[in-house]
Amino acid sequence: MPLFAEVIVDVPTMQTDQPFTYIVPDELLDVIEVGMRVEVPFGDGNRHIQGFVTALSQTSTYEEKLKPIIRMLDLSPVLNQELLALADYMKETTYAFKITCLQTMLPSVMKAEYQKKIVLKDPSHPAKQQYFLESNEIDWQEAEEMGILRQLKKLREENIVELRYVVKKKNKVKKIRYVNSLLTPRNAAGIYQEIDNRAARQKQLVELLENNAHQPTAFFTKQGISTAVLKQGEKKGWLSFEEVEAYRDPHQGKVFNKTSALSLNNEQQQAVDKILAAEKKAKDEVFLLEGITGSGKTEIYLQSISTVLAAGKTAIMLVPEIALTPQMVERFKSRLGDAVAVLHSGLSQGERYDEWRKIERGEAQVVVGARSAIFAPLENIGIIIVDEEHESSYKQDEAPRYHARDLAIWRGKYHHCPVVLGSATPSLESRARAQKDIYHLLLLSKRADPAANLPSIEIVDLKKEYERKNMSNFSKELQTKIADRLEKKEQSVLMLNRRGYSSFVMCRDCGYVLPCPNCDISLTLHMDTKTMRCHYCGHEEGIPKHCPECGSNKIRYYGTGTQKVQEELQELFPSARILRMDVDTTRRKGAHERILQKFGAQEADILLGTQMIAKGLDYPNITLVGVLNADTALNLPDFRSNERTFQLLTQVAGRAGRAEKAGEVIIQSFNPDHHAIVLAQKQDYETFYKQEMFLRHQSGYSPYYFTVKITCSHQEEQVAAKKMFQIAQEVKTALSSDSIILGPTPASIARVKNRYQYQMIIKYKKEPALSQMLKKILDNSQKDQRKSLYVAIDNEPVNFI
DNA sequence: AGCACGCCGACT
DNA sequence: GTCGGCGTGCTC
Repeated sequence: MPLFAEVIVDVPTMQTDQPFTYIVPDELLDVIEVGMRVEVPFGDGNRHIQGFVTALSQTSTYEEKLKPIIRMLDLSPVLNQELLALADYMKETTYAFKITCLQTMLPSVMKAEYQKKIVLKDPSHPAKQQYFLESNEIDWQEAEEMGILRQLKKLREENIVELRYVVKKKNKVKKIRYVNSLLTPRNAAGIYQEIDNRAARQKQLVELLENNAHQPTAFFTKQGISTAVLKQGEKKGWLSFEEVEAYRDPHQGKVFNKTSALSLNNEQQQAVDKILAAEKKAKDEVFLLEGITGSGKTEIYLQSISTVLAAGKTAIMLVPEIALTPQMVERFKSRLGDAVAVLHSGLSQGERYDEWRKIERGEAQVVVGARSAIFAPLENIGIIIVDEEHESSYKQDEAPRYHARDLAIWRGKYHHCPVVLGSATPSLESRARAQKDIYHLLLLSKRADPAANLPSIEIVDLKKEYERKNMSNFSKELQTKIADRLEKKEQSVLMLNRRGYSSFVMCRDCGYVLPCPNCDISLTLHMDTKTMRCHYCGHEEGIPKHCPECGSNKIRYYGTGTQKVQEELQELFPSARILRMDVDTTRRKGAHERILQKFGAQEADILLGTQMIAKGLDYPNITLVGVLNADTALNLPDFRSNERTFQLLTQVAGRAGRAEKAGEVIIQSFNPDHHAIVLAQKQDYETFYKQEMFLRHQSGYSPYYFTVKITCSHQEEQVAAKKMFQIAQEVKTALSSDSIILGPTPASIARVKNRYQYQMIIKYKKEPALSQMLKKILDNSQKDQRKSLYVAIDNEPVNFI
């Protein structure tokens, strides 16, 4: 009986975004499984591509056209039924191609690479001498470089050569050779006698084999036994070789001191009890754990996970990428031991694949990682935690535009397990759901360490500072406090808020600002590489010495970079030891870790950095936190500006006074009366929530309205705009009167990578037909892709700018 | 995506 | 006449 396989092919286009049916060849009949990757022929010629088997069936509607699968690319499924179903959900909610969803769930090394080759059909043909030499095939790229493509194309028309496409597998498993001893103490003695007296190494080998049953070959070579001697041993039947998979463990050799659970206060205990009660009853409840900084959320996570593990289940813990610090990893590894696998962007592709394999084989029960860790192939999940749930990095800003928090809730439902969303400053969306009892609210109002007090926070009005002719980045108050900390040998953390801010080069005579030639944005100065760089397309050029516009040499660096601030700070406090942490100083692998370690070891007095210092810093000697510019982000044209500012300030203020020493925070701002700043000063999330909700209600934004962003882009502004208006027209007529359309407008950066961007936003409360309509819009834009006119849909965008 | 097919204008 | 440009349709 023939068997058919439904395959999603690796061709990310609208037309091919559907399963294709293939015949399962006889040799694969009893081994092929749903969720495996396969190599299949597709289209004319010898084109082979990768695909995912999504279903197997005994019947097919049109047998005459079917081709067989060429080979399996996996020995066991790489995606289980749950993850395949999750891919369906992702496709529905993000409007991405199915193949893109599937590939996103796996480590990048499992994505196929294709090799194009030219093969000589008849080796006796004179073309062999001319182009092929030894072998009967050459790489397409090689042929291109040699400039013989034209000739080969002719030969192809004469049917002398053909094209072949092959799928390259990248997911190589790293293996280590082991030596297994086949000797028993009894026969070892006999063998020892038989060895030729001249063969000292062989005698040594037998001795070693007696006491070492299973060792890597390196163990023997280190002691002077060459691989030749080992081969002899194998021949004589003393030992056998074994290839064992080696994980590239980035934490290898590190010793984690086992720690035990801390005692919980009342609030913490209640939270743990409620979460575990849901787990025990296998209820897919979502908890919003709202706790001020330092209230011990992590301890709640750890204890909940421990209990879940003890019950034989597994756990996922998501953290924002920047919070995935070595300190955080250490805390989890030292408590939960080898059960923890860590997935973060610092891993190489190979390391990431190894961690994934470890999880897949059931060798890790806890997965800690950033956004994509939500796809961890765990079975029997007992709890999913999303820490800092308000962080916008949980939303992927390229296709598939998924939000890890939504997928966490989906997986929680699937496994009938609790999902915990934790934050000191929850997103308004989540907090509003807790208000409506969709989520269960758990409040932590006290710091976990009873000796620690909330820091006192002071706002400094920079306008007044300017009136006093203090044009520096440091107000008098802040300067005094820093001096005081230096005196007392305590540490200070200073944050320069870089959001909505950049350092650029401007001519002081004519005001000319160096623009990017490809994007409508000014170039940013990078002192580390001494270049001007575009953040959007990566364009790079030298720092100009003269203004290209007027020729003046008064073209200078403007804006405030951390480097400039560091210089100013050093001038103010010549003896202070300052560490700087920003994109420039943390570019290299492990740099982030080194800076924090230095600061933790009291090797510096002041840590100066960008937003990245706001998270995870937990040192007892920090008693002063200064925010140099609190409000640069407030002016951004994004309805979440207030929320982001409030979150950042609350977060960074929490870095001070984590232990018994009292902490102080200075916030410098031009808008000292803005509610985001005043309420951050009071550390009053609940009031901020209420006020901000009122504003959202007034202006008709999330969580009162759902939003969808549609973007059109093309090299010519006219084309992008025309298409956008055409779509807007179509949408307008179909929407109900309660829905609101913003735009179309040029995107705030109207041109990126030489492509003009137009966008529109749909705000709606109830629009059952919208999803269908959006799919139709995408469908209709199929032919536009040919003209490289792209239409993109972002469901619930997190960035409006 | 990558290929074939077909239509049209610009050339040996 | 035919070579090669691009718009269109199709891939199990």
